[in-house]
Amino acid sequence: MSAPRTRIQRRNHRLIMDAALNVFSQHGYRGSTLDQIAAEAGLSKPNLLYYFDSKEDIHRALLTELLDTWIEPLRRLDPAGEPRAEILAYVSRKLTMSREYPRESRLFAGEILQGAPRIEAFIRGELRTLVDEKAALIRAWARAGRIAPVQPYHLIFSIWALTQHYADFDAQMRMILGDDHDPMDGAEAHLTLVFERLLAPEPR
Amino acid sequence: MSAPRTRIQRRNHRLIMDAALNVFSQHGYRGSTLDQIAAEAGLSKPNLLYYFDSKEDIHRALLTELLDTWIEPLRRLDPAGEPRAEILAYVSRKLTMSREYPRESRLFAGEILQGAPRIEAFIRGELRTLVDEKAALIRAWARAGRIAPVQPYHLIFSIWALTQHYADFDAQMRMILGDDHDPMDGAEAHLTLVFERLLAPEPR
DNA sequence: GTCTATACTCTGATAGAC
DNA sequence: GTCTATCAGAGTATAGAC
Repeated sequence: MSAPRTRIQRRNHRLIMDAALNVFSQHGYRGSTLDQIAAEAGLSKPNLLYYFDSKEDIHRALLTELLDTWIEPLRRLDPAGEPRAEILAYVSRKLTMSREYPRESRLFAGEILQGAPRIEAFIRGELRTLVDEKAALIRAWARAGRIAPVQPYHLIFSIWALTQHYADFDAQMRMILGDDHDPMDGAEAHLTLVFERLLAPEPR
Repeated sequence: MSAPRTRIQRRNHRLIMDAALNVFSQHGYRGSTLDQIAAEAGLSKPNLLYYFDSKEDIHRALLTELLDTWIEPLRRLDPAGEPRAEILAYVSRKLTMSREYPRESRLFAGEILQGAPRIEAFIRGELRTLVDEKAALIRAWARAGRIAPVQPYHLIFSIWALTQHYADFDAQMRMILGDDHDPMDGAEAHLTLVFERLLAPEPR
């Protein structure tokens, strides 16, 4: 389906995308059903298929929208900035994404868990190119002594792991911390400490 | 089904569990089919259901086996040991689990992504009790000045995030690093650095 | 644009022969 | 213990009325 025109079409298109994000992010592609999505969207199943050609079409639309924004935080890592502040700002942006787009994070995580069959081209292409570029930048910063010597790829993976964990494993953290604690409380302070200490250039 | 007796029964039981681990860890509970598991095990679908009562029964057996061993590394964190060495050894054990049991890690991750409906009792019970106990230990170590002041729960979550990432996001890391690099190379050195610097008690 | 009805396929599970 | 055959229900998708 091409871009929706009328107000109703735009509204229903959004309703479906939002419902599909809820369902797909929780149950994965194969574990999700059109019935669930239709119920969640408050539409009939055939009506879903009026707006999208197929179940796969909905999923593809969701992923496409997601990937566009997913790598933006890393893209903004600025070679001209102060190294430690730049990396800490990147950590902060990623953590914000986990806080504001947890469903998207889980959708992405689910895809990777399955071996990333539907986003392999994106990862091997756009994402890999960007990571290579930023890893080189981090390596240059380390060589110049502006941050502590660190393995650039592992540093980037660590930032992903630590920030996305707050979205992807939210359920576990809530069950452990109890209902009156939000896992996000103190997360930024903690991660800032981790990376400040890791990257401080002077030897201890 | 109770414990298998004959050699063939034990062998087939194992074949099914192993095949089911492959399939469930990749596609989640609802996304997996008995046909896939049967094909993977080299058995017929009815034969699967001779050994297990149902699809859910297979999945439950898998999870039960998994959870027993999943928290063992944390359990071994020793109050009598040297704090930093103890925590680094825990990180190392968790990383070893990611290396040797990546499918189990992904099965667990998938369950949490789905909101942990089938392991909620385990998390709220056994796991939470253990984490509370070890968090108190870490807090005591920090208060005594034997490690740097750190938020105990966030520290534990960070260890989980960083180590499990090497199993759960393996597909992504491989695609980024290319076929001739193993994501695990340098992982232990990197994580050791991260936590040594984080926990070193003297101020920088 | 949206609905009801329905076609057709897949999936979990059972029956019964061997 | 293992197989073939098969059932009942769920799932994706389409046809066609309104």
